[in-house]
Amino acid sequence: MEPNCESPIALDDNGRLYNRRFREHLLASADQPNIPTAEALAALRLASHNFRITMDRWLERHQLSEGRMGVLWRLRGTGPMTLGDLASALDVSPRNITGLIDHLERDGLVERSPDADDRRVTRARLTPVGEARLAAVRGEMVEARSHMLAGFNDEEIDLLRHLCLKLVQNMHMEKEARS
Amino acid sequence: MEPNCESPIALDDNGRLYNRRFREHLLASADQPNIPTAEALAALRLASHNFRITMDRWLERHQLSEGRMGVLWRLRGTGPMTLGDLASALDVSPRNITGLIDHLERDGLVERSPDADDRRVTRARLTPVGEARLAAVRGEMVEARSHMLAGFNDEEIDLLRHLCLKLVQNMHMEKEARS
DNA sequence: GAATAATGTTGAAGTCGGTAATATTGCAGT
DNA sequence: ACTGCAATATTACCGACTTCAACATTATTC
Repeated sequence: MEPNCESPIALDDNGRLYNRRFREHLLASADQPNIPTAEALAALRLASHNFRITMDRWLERHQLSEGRMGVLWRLRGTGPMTLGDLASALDVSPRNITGLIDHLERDGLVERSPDADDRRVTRARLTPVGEARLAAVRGEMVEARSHMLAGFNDEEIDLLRHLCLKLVQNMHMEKEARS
Repeated sequence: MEPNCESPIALDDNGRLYNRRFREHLLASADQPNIPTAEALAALRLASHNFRITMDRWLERHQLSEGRMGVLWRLRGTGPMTLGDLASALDVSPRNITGLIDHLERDGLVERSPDADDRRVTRARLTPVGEARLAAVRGEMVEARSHMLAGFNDEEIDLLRHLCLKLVQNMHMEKEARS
């Protein structure tokens, strides 16, 4: 629960941040040519982990979670959807969509309604309460975003987006190659 | 379970990747000056989510999980530790450390041993089996890393590390400010 | 010596992820 | 029309992680 105080992050000769202890650890080890990739992915792991923690803590103050927020965002962007489409859009199993919609419906943020054409499917749509909750969250998010990207210049913000999306593309390719 | 095919990632005028649908959505909305930060954090969110999925799928093929892997890494880097120190280093509650060490000890990867000086504390250390498991994982990790960073040049790899660590610093500051 | 704090463990509960089985419904072939 | 198959959503069950509250044991402090 205590802050992670043992991460010696410092600037290297190129004006870029690095983890001093991790780099020393790698230099003392075997495969030298892979050091930059090891450092980059360790940093990505750390950032991803911390990002998830802060997002979760931030969302739970609105009685939300990452999965439920994903559902709300998707419903807001796309409009009412069938549960199956939601599952494939969010890349989770149908079982989990049932649970997430159960929870959201219990909280009054989402409504289920049967489909007129195909009586197997059930559609989910935002309720006015859900839209209001989403609007409140989006209002606070502007401030949270600026805090998280404090000290980033325009170039760095664009590069962060670019590199993240490049990673996403690679991970998609790997997933398809493995299937 | 299906691949997330509705993410229209393309190159913009600056040769950087962006999500076309998301940008159009933002352009049609209100606060124009915050578009770059919104895009960057949406990309980070996506990358973080996919990274976690990929890591989990990869680790479970070694009968590991993110939390257990964190314990093993930490024990390997720092040597035998008390459970309390492990909890604060990994930023989880003592209850979770008990569970993680229970699981790892059941699998024979970690051993508990009482502390000689303070009989309240118990230390955890890697067993030879645990070190072997870790070595096997590290061997495969070299290949997985190169796949995930395929197409990244040296500059991009360094920038990815830099930006991730900068994000980590910001999130640490925000956490301390909130406490 | 007694009160207090620290350390680790336990149990209960909740969230989120997966698989497998099932009922219902649509669809295609005969 | 009937049969067989696929799709959809739900249920039940399990596993991992998290928190909270309570507890026993041990140090520390007054």
